[in-house]
Order: sequence, then structure tokens, then C-alpha cells
Amino acid sequence: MLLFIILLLILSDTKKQSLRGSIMINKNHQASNCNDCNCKTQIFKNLGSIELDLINNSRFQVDYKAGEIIFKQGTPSPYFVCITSGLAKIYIEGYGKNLILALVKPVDYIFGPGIYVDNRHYYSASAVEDCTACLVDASVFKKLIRENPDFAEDFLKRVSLQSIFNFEQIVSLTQKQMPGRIADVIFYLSEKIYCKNPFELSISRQDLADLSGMSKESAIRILKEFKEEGILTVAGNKMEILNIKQLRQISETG
Amino acid sequence: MLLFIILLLILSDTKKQSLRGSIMINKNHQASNCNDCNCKTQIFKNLGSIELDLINNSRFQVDYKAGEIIFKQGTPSPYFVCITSGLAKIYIEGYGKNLILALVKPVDYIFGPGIYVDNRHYYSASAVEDCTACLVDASVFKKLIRENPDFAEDFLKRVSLQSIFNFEQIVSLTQKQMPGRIADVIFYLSEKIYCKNPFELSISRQDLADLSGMSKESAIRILKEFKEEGILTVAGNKMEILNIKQLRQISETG
DNA sequence: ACCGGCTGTTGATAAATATCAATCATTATG
DNA sequence: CATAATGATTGATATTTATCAACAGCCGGT
Repeated sequence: MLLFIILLLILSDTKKQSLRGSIMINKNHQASNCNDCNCKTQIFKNLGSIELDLINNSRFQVDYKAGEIIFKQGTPSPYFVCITSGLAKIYIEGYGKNLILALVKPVDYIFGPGIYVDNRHYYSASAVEDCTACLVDASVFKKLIRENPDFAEDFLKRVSLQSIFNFEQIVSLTQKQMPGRIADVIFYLSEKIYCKNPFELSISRQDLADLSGMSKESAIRILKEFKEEGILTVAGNKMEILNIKQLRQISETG
Repeated sequence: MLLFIILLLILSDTKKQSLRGSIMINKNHQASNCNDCNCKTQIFKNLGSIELDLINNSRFQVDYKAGEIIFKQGTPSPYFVCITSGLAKIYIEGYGKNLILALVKPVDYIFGPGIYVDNRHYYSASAVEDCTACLVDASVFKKLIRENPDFAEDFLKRVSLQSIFNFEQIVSLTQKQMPGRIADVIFYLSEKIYCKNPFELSISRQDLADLSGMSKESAIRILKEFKEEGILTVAGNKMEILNIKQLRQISETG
């Protein structure tokens, strides 16, 4: 039995090495240590240097090409994923369709609820743009949550905000008609993701549809209507909101 | 030390007396002290006697008649609500329609995400059946989360389970057609809320519709279809699932 | 330059669902 | 007991939305 465990450890360690091998080539590589990384100011602001070292020591950095899957719904995984560059989406694979729960940009982490339940992912994640991510052992995270109340409280606040966002999303998706839902998605993209007004979409029309819970064709049609009414301009992946007020009203009246 | 504990118990008891004045009328009244209450075995199992006293001292017990509002979306509130008898619903007030997020039965608490954000409620709660609830100061709760890692971890697990449930709900509501959604709601009621198979609905058809995100008329029609296909019997508020397998399949095929 | 595959776009049609109106049943109320 | 008031049910109809099919545009590979 003991032999078996040792064998496992050796195996996992060599596996780790080989993974590192491919990582060293990485050009987008940002910081060799969490203490120097800009991620810490936002997510880990309540952690001390020793605590950051703990995270640093259990961390892998991985690159993903656009379209690649970061993790898949249903698979077990004792990691949490911190996006350090690029753009990822987290989505639920439903019955034929996908529903995008959120886009994740730097610096934010993807911390699935499964970590505190059964170490399984309850949604999938994939790279929308080329991405760099740090994978950190969830047990380290949980340990820090137990030991550092400020960190725990900040985490709870993040979880709460996420939860509030989900509620708004549920209402939007279940109670608004298509124009209202598209309006919400456009605001989300402009205000929360790309953070500017004439912005360039890096997501596909299908993603747009998966964000607003409708078919791709319907999403395109609504966009066209908005364009015809002078609410926005769409040219390929360039988009600009021209009449924020009217778009806001469409969002609110459903 | 022992003396100190006894002193605390006495103190908490005298304080309780004054509060009792208004509560004593209550017939459903269950326990005069959290230490004796059956709630603690489930929610507060990781709390020691002194910690429970803390909760006990900041607690109000209130009765609600069926239909009464417990708290309303948008209002500020530094309390968390523990349902100790009856049945409540938490729901989001949308645009004309309501969406029921969950039914809450004893012993469970309603801990809105606002507590860690801005002390506002992001959904409303009302009594479906006559209810008894304990209101506890959120600051006490937050204090215990900071000081007791086991309690915090258990709480995170609960929040995670809630979150997983919400995801399933989003998928059901946005990707399934009406029969699938009604099937899901029926399973929810039978398995999670009433916990038996021939069960008696204490919620209205409108609530059924608000749980499944459709109009009341549509909900009734689907119920009728299920009845005609021999999947279940509905007579007023009595309901029995006859063909669980088929209902499961309807739920899964959307 | 040509081709095949992909995403995006459009129109026609079918399916799903809500709304409206009327009726029935049940309970509350004077 | 009569009568209002409320909730449940049903049918007819209108609206919303998805699906299907066709086609355009773009891009990488040859």
C-alpha cells in the first residue's frame, strides 16, 4: 500500500516536471513569483509574503490558444485557475446548446463551487483569446481561507458579488425578451469586459447567442434591428453604442 | 471557566425574558435557547456553546402568516433569517413577473449575498405556509465566520451547493422547454421540499409557474398533459408521481 | 488563383409560449 | 343563504423565438 502511494507521488512529480518543461518556453510568462505578480494586488491583497510563497510553490503556469479547453464540466480537478492574460469563457454545456455564465479576464480567478463540494467542475472553461493561466492547488487556497480571516472575508465578498451577478443574469435570461437580453450582453461587454465604448469583439456571434440564451440567428437579427434604429454600429467585430440611453431603456423594459 | 459559562447562560436567559414578552404569544415557539434548538445540529454544528450563546443573544423570533412578506428586495437589512417552522419562498421581483429562486423549509437559513456587499437584499422572501423565523444579527454571523474556520468552511460548502443548484436552475430555465421545466419543479418539490411522493402542494399554481419561469396557464396545461399521459395524478393540491422514469426522461430530454 | 471549410447573414416557415377572455370551483364575507 | 372575491381551468388567438435552408464572405492551404 505504502509502496503504491510512493509510486503515485513519483509519477505525479515527474508529470509535473514535464509540464514545467513546456511552460518555460512561454513568452507571455509574466512573473516568476507571485510576490512580483500584479495579480496579487487584486486577488491576494490580504495575503502576506509567506502566504504568497505557499501559492507560488504549488502553481503551474499554462498557455492556451484561442478555442482550447481549459477544463471541462464533470471532470475532477483540485485546482483553481487564475487568468493572467487573454480572455476566457466559462459555460455550462446543456442539451445541445451552451450557456455562457461569464467571461473571465485578467486578473480574475475561476473558482468553481465544486472545490468545496466534490472537487468536480460544474461548468467548462475555454480560451476565447489566447490565454495564460496559473493553476493553483485548491488545498492551498482552502488552507489560506481557514487561516486568514481577511482573505476569507474578501473571498466571501467576491462569491457574493458573483452570486448577485448570477441572479441578475437569471432574471435577464428568463424574464426579458430578446432585445432586452442582447442589450444586457452589450452592456456587459462594453462596461465589464472590454471597458470602452467603441470596442472590438473577440467573441463570435455564437458566443453572443450563448451569452444571451438564444439562437445565433436571433442574436444577429436583434443586432441588425439595433443597427437600423441607430442604437449602435456593428461592422464585423467593431461595435459602438451610439444611443446608450435608448439601449438602457430596452434593457429595462425587457 | 465553568463559572463564566454559567454566568453567560444566566445573562442570556434574562435578556431572553424581555424579548419573550412579545414572543410568548407565539404557539409555534420552539426553543428558548439556541443550545436547545434542533437548528443547531444542522446549521451550527461547528459552533461551541459560547458561540451559540452569541447568536442566541442577538436573536429575535418572529411569526409570519402565509402570504406575509418576510423581507423585500432592495431593503437594507443586517440580519440573516433562519426558518424554524413552515415554508417560505425567496423570489426575485422582475418585470411584472416573479421568479422563485428557492423554497426554504426548516431548518435552513436565508443568507442573502448582500450581507457581504452592501447589506441590502437582492431578493424578496415571503411565507408560503405560516412560518416561524429567527432573525440573527449578521455581524455576529460574520464574526463567527472569521473566528471559526470549521464554521466558515461549512458555510462555504453550503454557499457552493446553493451555487450549484442555481446553475442547474439556470440551465433548466433557459434551455429546457416547458415540460422539462415542470418536471424539474415536480422533482424539486417531491424530493427536496415535501420529501415524499404522494404529496400535498402548499404552493399555488402561480408559484408553480414562478418556479418554472412560465405563465400560470402554461404550467396548468403541462400538468394536464402529464395527467393525461398517466405520468402523475393531480387533484387540487394532492399530487402523486406515477411514472418516475418517464418524468425523469422528460426532465432530461428538455 | 482555386477550393473547401468556416463564420456570418438573410428569409421563410414552424414550433413554442404568452396573452386574453370566458368559465368553473372554492372559499370568504356580509 | 346569497354573493362577492379569489384561484383554477380551458379555449382561441397573437406573439415570440427557433429551426431550416440557402447564400455570402473570408481565410488558409494548395
